[in-house]
Amino acid sequence: MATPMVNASYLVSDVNLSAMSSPVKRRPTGRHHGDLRNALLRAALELVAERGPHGFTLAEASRRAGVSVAAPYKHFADRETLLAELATRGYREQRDRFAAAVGGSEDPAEQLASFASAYVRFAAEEPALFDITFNAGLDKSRFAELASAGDEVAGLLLPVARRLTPDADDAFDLLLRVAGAAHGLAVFLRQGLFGVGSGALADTEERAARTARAITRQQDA
Amino acid sequence: MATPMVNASYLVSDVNLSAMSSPVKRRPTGRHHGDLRNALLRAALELVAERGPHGFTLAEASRRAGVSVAAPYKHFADRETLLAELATRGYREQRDRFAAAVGGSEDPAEQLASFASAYVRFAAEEPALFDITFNAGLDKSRFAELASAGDEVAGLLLPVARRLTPDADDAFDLLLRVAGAAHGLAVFLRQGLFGVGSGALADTEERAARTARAITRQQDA
DNA sequence: TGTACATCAGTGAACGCGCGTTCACTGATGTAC
DNA sequence: TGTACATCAGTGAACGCGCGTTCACTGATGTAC
Repeated sequence: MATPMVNASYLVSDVNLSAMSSPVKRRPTGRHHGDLRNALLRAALELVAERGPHGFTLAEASRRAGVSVAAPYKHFADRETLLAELATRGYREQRDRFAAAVGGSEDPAEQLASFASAYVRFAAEEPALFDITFNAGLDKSRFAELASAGDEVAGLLLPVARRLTPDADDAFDLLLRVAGAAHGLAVFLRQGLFGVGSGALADTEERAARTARAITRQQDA
Repeated sequence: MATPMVNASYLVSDVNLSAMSSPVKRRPTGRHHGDLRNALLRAALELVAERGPHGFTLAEASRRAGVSVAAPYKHFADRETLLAELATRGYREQRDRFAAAVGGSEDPAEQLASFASAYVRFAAEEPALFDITFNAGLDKSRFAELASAGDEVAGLLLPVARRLTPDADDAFDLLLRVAGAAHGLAVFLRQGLFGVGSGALADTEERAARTARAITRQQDA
């Protein structure tokens, strides 16, 4: 099995997250390691990609980052907190991708089709973030930032659905049906049921978009 | 969270599985426990329902069955073998449910809609079996019976899809799109996104059936 | 019916393992003077 | 520029825990005679 590439722009800079704690001047580079915090996040992402959220351990992430098992506790309160930070970044990545997808059209039906396609692409290109946001079982009441990052994704998409169905409940239902269909197709793609490689990804994006159109068309009728 | 009921007809009798090893007369009841084998399977199912497939441990299942941690090894080669047996039963339960669903109509489009509905119902009523068949990550090459039980499910549904699209690849693709949509809706339902209770289940069954119809209708066009 | 024996389901203790987390520590670095 | 000091990121050892699995064992039961 090929290890997914982790280019991960959301790991290069964490300006948004640390803006409050270091107001103006950049933190000096760490004493020994340089950037252990991000190295741990990267290692965690790798681990989740290989073994799923439950297969992630602080011990193994520390090993991969080349530090002792106690080192992560200088940067994260505990194991869950590190996972929650990745999940938050996952939702933000979704928000950015879905915003771009929705921005490509004026027609709300096509916007939802693009969203469905982007959903599949996100799951395929960032399997670890996908798994963390959906299967990590994090307690959102413990991580306020995580909860609000998730809400932002819904907040971005609901207005699109409401242009097709003004009633808020109906719009939410429509959105969930489109997202649900995309979700299932994404999971099946990742299990290899649609084949492997970039052709399979493109085909499944198209499947998701077509299904989204079929759902919205049915909504009109 | 309410613990799902485990009425579990597939646990009451394992005639099919043990038919070969005990040809005619019933095995005498076990020495100490009576029916530890099934008690362990039931406890495992409970555990998976509460914690997911990765949260299942032989030690905890033993505790719940009231025996020592070594006892399960008289009935199962190892932890994975017990899980694989549950997964096999999960596929057989799916086969039975989907066969019944498909049997209710002559129209292939309606058969697929009924299948989609039954898929959602299965996920809601047997969450543990659903999780084991999809998320346990069992090695099918190690468990031949598991692999063939899974193949039986596909073998039941593919002919239905072929009545809509004779080409085998197209039919497989159509079936996966319907199943994928149902899968996503089922996952969302279980996460509580469609609300809770039997009303939410009935509504989501209807969502899945409608989406299936929308997909097959699009296929015709 | 009675007895000796074979069977084997379940026991209890033990093993090695990897985990999350804590703790006193150390030593490289930034800074105040 | 030089020096003394405070900071704090990372160390290494240790803890208690629960796990999967193994092992010699025991004692209730079924069966052969």
